[in-house]
Amino acid sequence: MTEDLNDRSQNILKAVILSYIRTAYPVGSRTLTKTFDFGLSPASIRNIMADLEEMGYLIQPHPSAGRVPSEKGYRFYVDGLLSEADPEVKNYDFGVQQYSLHKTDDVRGLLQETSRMLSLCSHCVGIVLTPKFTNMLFQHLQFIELRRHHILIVFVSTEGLVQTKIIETDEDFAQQELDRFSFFLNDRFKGLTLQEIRTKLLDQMWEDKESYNRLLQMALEPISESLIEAQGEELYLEGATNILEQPEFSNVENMKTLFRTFEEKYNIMKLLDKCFNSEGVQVFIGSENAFLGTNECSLVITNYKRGNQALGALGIIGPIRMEYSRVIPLVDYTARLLSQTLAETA
Amino acid sequence: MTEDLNDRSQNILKAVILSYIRTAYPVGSRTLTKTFDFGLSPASIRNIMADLEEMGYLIQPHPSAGRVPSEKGYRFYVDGLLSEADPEVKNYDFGVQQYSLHKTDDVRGLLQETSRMLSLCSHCVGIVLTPKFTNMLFQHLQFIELRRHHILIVFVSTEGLVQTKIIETDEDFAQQELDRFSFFLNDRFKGLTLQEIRTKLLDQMWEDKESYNRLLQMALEPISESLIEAQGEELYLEGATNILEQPEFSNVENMKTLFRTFEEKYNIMKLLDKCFNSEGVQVFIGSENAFLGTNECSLVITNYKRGNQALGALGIIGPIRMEYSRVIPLVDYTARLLSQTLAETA
DNA sequence: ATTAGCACTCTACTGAATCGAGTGCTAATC
DNA sequence: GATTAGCACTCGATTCAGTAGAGTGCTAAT
Repeated sequence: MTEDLNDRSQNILKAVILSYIRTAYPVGSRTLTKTFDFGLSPASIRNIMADLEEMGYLIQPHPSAGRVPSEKGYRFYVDGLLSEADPEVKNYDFGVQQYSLHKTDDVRGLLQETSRMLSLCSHCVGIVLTPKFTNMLFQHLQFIELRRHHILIVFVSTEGLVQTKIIETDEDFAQQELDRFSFFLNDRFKGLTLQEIRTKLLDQMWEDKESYNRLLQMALEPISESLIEAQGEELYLEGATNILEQPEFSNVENMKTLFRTFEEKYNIMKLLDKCFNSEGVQVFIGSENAFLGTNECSLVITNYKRGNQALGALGIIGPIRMEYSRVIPLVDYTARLLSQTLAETA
Repeated sequence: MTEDLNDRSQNILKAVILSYIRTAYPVGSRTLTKTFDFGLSPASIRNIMADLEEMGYLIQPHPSAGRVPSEKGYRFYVDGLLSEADPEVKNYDFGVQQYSLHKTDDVRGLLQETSRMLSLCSHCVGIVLTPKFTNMLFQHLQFIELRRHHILIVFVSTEGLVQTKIIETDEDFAQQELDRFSFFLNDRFKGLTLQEIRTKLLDQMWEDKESYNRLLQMALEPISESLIEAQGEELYLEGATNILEQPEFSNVENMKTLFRTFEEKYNIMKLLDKCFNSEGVQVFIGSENAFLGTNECSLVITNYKRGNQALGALGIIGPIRMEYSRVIPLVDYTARLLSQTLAETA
């Protein structure tokens, strides 16, 4: 950023990062000359590494140890990967072939399967967020009378995601009345987003003062609620134990805070929101994500879509020291695969 | 079992267990005389403890350490608690008052809340299994046509638990036809268990050869599936991180295997099945449950009911060294509370 | 039957010594 | 001027002996 690095420095920085990602041990000048061939002696490498440290790309855990990449260092490396992206990285065999996503009517199962696949291929934690309610297109809405004052509302999105909710009403409705109403809604609203439905319902309520008002009101309430509270959004998180294999979490205290984070899924969901308005894979390194930072974690996420409309998000959480060059294309690929599979299902 | 213990030995055994549960340190004869008053000297206690060890109730981790209860020791202690059960144990304030279960139409939310409550009150892992399909009474069954060849089946139990499933059919059905069929099913089957419904459906298929056969077939299939595969049963597991506070899991390796167990919920679900046919709270100590044994864990479980019919199971998983005297009544109380709350909801 | 006393055992902890990996600096070399 | 060889130095990790402390078992006295 501030200073530009010449090619040689860049190569050495990359080499340090690769070596550290592989071994998790601080990298010394001698080790570097052994595993890579720069045509330079350890002493020269030392000088360059000292420069890189001064510029903030590397860190020395203690005076007599090798060097470890700083977040700035990782950022430099990852930005390189993201911009060149496909050329050198595309051919990575990230093992996704062994697992595949099946067309299915069980969308939740599919999403869970996806997060499992992510976790298996990356050896990190796979996360998948269910489609945002605001962005789903509705295929079917149905009202079913269960018993006095209790009505079951069933929403089905075009993707085939089913959401149910029982609501309590002040008045009673005959099932016939509800059926007519269900029919009316499906007739008008098929293929709209919840947001659009809400607007239309409000319009309708002015137009049609009497007959349907109570029913419209009834439909409106849970819809508005969903829009505001993001109710019904779920996070599938698989492979949490994978991360225990990483040496940075042999420290029990680190592990505890991390697992607490996993248990509080809400924070992760908020974090995933960040990637709704941006294209492509996004990487958040260490403290770049406010609350995972303390946990020495990075986040690689992107969104999956219907056409151009982002539906939900997916990605992985792993140690900062993760194989970005493998994981980034994996996340990218998985998102495309899921988008495609969902389109088939619908 | 084999030898009977006199009162004095019993008291000392209990004292050792209580002390160990509190401190997690091996208990020595001197410590014992300090915290309890037996009117005996350390030397006498030593003799008795040596006897208890010989009988297998206590274990010495190494020759110069204090003693630790064996599984047999815990078993003796817990059996005592379970038989005397209410008298001495009933008044424990296990902190459940601070949390309460609310009548709600969101049954899954209620179950999750219950497991969270269990985990908070016990500082262990709270588990709740959704009602078994076989035992639920059905309140409503509805078939909704989503699109060609795709029908959404909605089941609602008397407890208000909603289950949906999309199935693919070979033929098309008019929604009207489906509605008539839904009505027919609700008329006949309200208040029956799935098992009963299945039998009735099979009967019906012989009686009424033509018109409904295809529809009956369609209804039968997912029901049979649910019965066989226990599909749709879910396990809510909360507070996994609580267990990390226990000193026995400062060993990283132990923790890993335990968390893997948690991630494989299926095994725990199978374990919970054990308590369906027995009354009251059941305690499985250490290796008594085949697969949690290696993890130094105990299981305290019971079932919740509708009337006399067991619906689902709940309980806690904790370290062998857990406060049984607090946890057993807690689990008992929570099960009653949940049963009651579910009855209100329905 | 109980207990005081004593010798003994074993773990956990402490501090010194050593090893090794790695650095920075300086002077020599290409 | 850039590169490198050589060297002194630093610091973490490991090892090892020594010590303190908790607890036991046994024996003899009460």
